[in-house]
Amino acid sequence: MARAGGKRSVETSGSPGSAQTRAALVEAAVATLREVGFAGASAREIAGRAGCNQALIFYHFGSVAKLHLAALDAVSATRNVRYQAMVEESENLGDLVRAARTVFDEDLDQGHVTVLVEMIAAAQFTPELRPEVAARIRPWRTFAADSVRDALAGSPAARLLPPEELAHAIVALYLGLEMLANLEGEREPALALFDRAGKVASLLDIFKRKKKS
Amino acid sequence: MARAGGKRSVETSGSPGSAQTRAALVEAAVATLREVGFAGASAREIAGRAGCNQALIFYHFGSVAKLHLAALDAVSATRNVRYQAMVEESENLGDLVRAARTVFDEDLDQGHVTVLVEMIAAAQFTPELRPEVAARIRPWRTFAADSVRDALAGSPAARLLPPEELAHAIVALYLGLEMLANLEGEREPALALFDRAGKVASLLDIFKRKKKS
DNA sequence: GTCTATACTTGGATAGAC
DNA sequence: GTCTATCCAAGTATAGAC
Repeated sequence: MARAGGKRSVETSGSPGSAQTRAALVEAAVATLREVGFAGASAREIAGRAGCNQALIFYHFGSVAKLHLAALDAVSATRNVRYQAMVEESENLGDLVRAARTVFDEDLDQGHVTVLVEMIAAAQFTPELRPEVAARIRPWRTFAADSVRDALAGSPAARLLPPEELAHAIVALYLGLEMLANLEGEREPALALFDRAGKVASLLDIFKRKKKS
Repeated sequence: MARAGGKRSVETSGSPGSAQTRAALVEAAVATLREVGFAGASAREIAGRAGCNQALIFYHFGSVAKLHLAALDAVSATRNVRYQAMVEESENLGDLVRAARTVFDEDLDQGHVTVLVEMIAAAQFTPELRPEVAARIRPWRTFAADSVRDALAGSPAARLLPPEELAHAIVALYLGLEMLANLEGEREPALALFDRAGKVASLLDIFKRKKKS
């Protein structure tokens, strides 16, 4: 899958260890963004973690910024499968919120969202980064909207809160909660919020069930 | 007020143009953080905007980071009076949400929240900055909690959503909406959300009125 | 208090050997 | 494809003249 064309900036035909070092660099870039943030994710720092030379970043990706974007793609991909699974295994809104709590906890542990937040904050003032990052964040909004639409189908709440609007709020809230949790070093307020939302969601589920029967 | 002691790092007694340049530097730091972000807010860049020399930053503040914090203090102060006024002039929840929409719009125009977001994102990985920024963000949570408690007093919603928890969500949401709005260059989704919240708030106000009569 | 000059460090990026 | 060596730009911070 990573071999299918169109993404590589230099090589065209597959080469020996090329794919390996590319992968190592991307993984190292993710780890670096997560652990020392965007400001600390320099070419030298990333290459050091990848165990290879700094110059290779420019050979393989053309610039550090492009490697940063590749890192963003990588976490987006893994998050995507996780979120997708989360939605599929949830039967009602209450399930979904409880699953989301678990995923949020995981994301915090593994620093996935930190990478997003760092990239978004940095993209704000990096002209060539902004549209790229925006394009990589947008799918989350549509994904959230689809999930919400699905989970809210037949619920009275759907009229009060259109899925698209609610989805936007959810994505923003998720990012904001992550920022605050990392800043304060405590995630309890955020988790309590998920618990609270879970209770409200369960209430909505009951209304929905009553309506159906 | 800015003359009251304890804040200056070098001077102890007041000096000629000192206070002026200090103020100019703080204002320039705010503008720089707003316009080119944390990464671009270097000593040279800020000094250039303040129309004075780079070395003065170290003389007056000791380090660039401390000037950044002073900038954060400055926007916090102005935002505080604005938010306070907003809460005081609102009679019910619906009023409050509508006022918040206006303030959000202003904040976006003038980039106040951008400064917060940049500092929060940067503080994540700057050990000496993190506790300082955290201490400056915390008041917003308590302020929001107080306002929500006040506005929700006597409303049936207060039992479903405790003020402290709701306040945390509001602060996180505010930051997240700001990030997304700046990233995408469009604030409509966020404003639509405020409008939606306004309608729900008005409903709650009606319930509350009914209960009272 | 403010400026000039400068020491020191780090980072992006390229050239060229292997 | 990978490494060494290097250039150049930009940043923090300090010393010392005014």
